Amino acid sequence: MGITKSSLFTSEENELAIKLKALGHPARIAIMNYLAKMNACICGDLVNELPLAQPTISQHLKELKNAGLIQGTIEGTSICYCINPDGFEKVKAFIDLLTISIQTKQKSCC
Amino acid sequence: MGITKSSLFTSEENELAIKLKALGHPARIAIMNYLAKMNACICGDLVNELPLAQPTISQHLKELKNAGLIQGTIEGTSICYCINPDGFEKVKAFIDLLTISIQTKQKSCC
DNA sequence: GTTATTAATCGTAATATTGCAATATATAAA
DNA sequence: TTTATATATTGCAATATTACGATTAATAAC
Repeated sequence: MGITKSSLFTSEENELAIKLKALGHPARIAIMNYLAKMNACICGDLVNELPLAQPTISQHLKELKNAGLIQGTIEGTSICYCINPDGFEKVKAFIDLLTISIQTKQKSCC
Repeated sequence: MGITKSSLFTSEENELAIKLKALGHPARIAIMNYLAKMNACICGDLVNELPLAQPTISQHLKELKNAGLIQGTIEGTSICYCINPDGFEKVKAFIDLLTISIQTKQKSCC
């Protein structure tokens, strides 16, 4: 199909999946890294930084925004984007949970 | 297209994207959570646990394994799966980098 | 108003993903 | 060797994603 049966999973699992899926593309990883480094940027900065066309980058920004991972504020004709700390919490919590689970084991089980 | 221009990004970004993309599906999040809780499991356990058919779960396990996030060991007729700590490190490092970047800012910039 | 500038949206082609029935494979038990 | 058990693979239909040219929208500068 190509359709994910969201209805069969918890909203917790679905929301987390949307965020992790949003992070699951090299361009969007590059955007997040750039934002982490520069603190904030506008779409045009990323057009200069990444080897993708402006509509493509705008689309990637939209996906990160929909996932709640970044936020944008209008500043004149441009829009200032930065990481949204709140949207990031659950991703961190999930990764930390898995990390703790790994650490509390003597060694890899199988 | 639907084709990600992997060649335009660093191998670091591409590898990380594969891992995060693998985590970006509710069924695979459920699998990882189950593995974190139970330490290890076989495909049949997940077939009982999740509302998906056996071939579908087998496919999700394959994707997690290809991403290096889990490993499987043959045990008789079944295969014992568990989280692969090594494959997890770079994901954690990326999330930690973003977290640190968030924390070192007074507040959200825009 | 006209003209730049910046970013979003639309439309579309190429490709990827998801899910499952059917089947294959591989080991264990009888 | 036959049968049962467990998982992987194949094939395919439905849907989603990616990328970009063309266009639109919205503000700023003149």
